[in-house]
Amino acid sequence: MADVAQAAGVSSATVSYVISGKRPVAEHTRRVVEKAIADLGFSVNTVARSLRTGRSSIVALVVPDLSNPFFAQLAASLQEELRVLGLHVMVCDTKADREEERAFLREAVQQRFAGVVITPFRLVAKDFLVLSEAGIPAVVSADLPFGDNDLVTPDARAAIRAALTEVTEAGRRHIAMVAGPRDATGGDPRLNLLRSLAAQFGTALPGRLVVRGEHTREAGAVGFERLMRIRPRPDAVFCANDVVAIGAMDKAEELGIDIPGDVALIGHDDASFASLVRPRLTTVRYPAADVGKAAARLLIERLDGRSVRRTVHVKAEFISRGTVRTGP
Amino acid sequence: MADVAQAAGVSSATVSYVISGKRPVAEHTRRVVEKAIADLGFSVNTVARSLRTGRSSIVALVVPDLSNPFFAQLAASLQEELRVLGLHVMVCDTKADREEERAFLREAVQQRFAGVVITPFRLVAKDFLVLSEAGIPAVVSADLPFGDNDLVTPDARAAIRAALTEVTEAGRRHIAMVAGPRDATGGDPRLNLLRSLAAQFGTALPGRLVVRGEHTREAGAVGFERLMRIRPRPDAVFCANDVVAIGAMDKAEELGIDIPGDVALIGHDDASFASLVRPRLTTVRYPAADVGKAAARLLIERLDGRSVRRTVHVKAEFISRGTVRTGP
DNA sequence: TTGAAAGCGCTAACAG
DNA sequence: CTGTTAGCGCTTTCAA
Repeated sequence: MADVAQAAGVSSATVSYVISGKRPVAEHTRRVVEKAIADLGFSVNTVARSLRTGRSSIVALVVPDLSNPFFAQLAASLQEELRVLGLHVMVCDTKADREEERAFLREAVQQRFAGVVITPFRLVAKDFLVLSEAGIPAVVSADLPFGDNDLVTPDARAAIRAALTEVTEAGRRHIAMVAGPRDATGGDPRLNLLRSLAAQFGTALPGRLVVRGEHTREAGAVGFERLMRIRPRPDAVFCANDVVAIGAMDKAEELGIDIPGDVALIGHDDASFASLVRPRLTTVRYPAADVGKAAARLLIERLDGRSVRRTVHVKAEFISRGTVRTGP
Repeated sequence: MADVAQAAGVSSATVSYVISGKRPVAEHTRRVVEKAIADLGFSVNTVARSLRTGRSSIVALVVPDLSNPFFAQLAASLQEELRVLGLHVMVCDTKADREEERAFLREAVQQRFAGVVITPFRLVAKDFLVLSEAGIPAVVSADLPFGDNDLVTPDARAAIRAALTEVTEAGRRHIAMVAGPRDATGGDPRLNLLRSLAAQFGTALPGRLVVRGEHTREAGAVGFERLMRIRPRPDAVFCANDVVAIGAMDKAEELGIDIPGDVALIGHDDASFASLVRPRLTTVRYPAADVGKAAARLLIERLDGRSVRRTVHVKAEFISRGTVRTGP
């Protein structure tokens, strides 16, 4: 920058101002400086800028599983939304490990990130203290509020109700669930929601019909198998997400169990492959792109100085395909 | 850091040295400093460190499509490999747009990134000048060498040969390809490789049997449809990657074309969903996790001072499933 | 409309 | 084994 200033015969302050536009610069001066910048191929050192301003232009996105297309799409969407403001996204895959989650939060403060967008998986509220102490805004994407952070959360009641309606109309009575791990953040709110809604349909969802595991294909297979040993055998299985549901389908095929003939299966998220498997997976769609957009908006507002907590609800939608009743 | 120094009654240099371990510190002093660090909840400001050392701890991973599970997995793998060295990965999705690709390279120099790992899609060699001028090491993941960068590249000859063998044995004679766009970096080397290998099988792959488009599901459908209008109709179709192959399968179903009965279909990469579709997609597997590992190794060596160009070949593997002949 | 200069927090000579 | 100190490249206040 000093080089540019010298070449243009101005002070480095002026160069800084033509770049940032934070103070008017005479037309002529500006042109001279811009020419010098081009001639020298100068580009600002953003780390010096960050040191000076105390804030970088990087936002961390912390997710439990980047190989889940839902999160990949969330990442793509968030990146696209923030890009126009000159903000960058650093994607952090924690593999659902609490220590990794905490490590990334620490990292965010060390790097003086502009903000973090996180889908907590095993974190607890006090793990967020490092962030708030450092004054780094966080927006949480989760089913339940989390500390006093901004929140993007699904509005899934209607969708789950629609799912239960279809399941019930298909004559299913023994509903079960392959839920997330017991120590997951919030204790798997999807289970609680399903349970309370099922009650309205006159169906209980007792603990013995809930099986728990990671959000992986393998865990889905294992969980489904355990469910299939219960008598009377469940005839409808809700899954924590689509990855888990795919695992359940693997196992059903292996066991010679017909879906949806013998057992109805309902996923969650509508990850890209949900419509690829056969039969196509009936699922509760939670639009990753919209979640990314909402998170970006919340974060930007926060960066602009808003100080009150906000929540954005993103509507989930029941997508009826072929795993509850024979369909498309 | 000055605070910690004061609290511990030492100089800030000493604090720096206990953190970095770059110079021995007396056992007692170290303990006192560590206590002060813990008490004050201090954590180093890595942006100041980066400014001072001239290099950040962030590596950019630039890919054309993060929603392609192949790249998502590459990202996860790279992140995992670099993490132990305290390096971080910033994922950049360019959506196959050259301007975006260039923008991210510029960004990498502004942010003084430690390095970049990139799968170029429309970039040309001279776009890399910004990086080399800034002295930022790049490792390229591509089918062909690219400038004088380190390279991770598939060794796919044997796999493609195996594919051609199976296709030929299945009695197919009219091979076609849905290739990438004409302006793609390297002009789609996968096409050239297939073409030269097909010749060894006595099969030509004339231009009229090659259709081009983006690496998307939609383009795969469109390309496949165009291919199906050619007479004599192709009876085996190779696709630029699995996403494209899925699009082809969509269209085949729509058109009532049986796969593999009427047309054999071969994908590329073995993205996670290749084994999910029915029939399961026969494909040329290119292991994303290994690519990530190789790229990490190359980058680390480069950071350690190696100055000669290196290439790592990652073996591709033919995975026979159900889209060439009836199979699993 | 522009310039001078302080200082962000750290690292790494250099000196003791 | 430890301390002093210059300076990385930028932004921004204060002064002109």
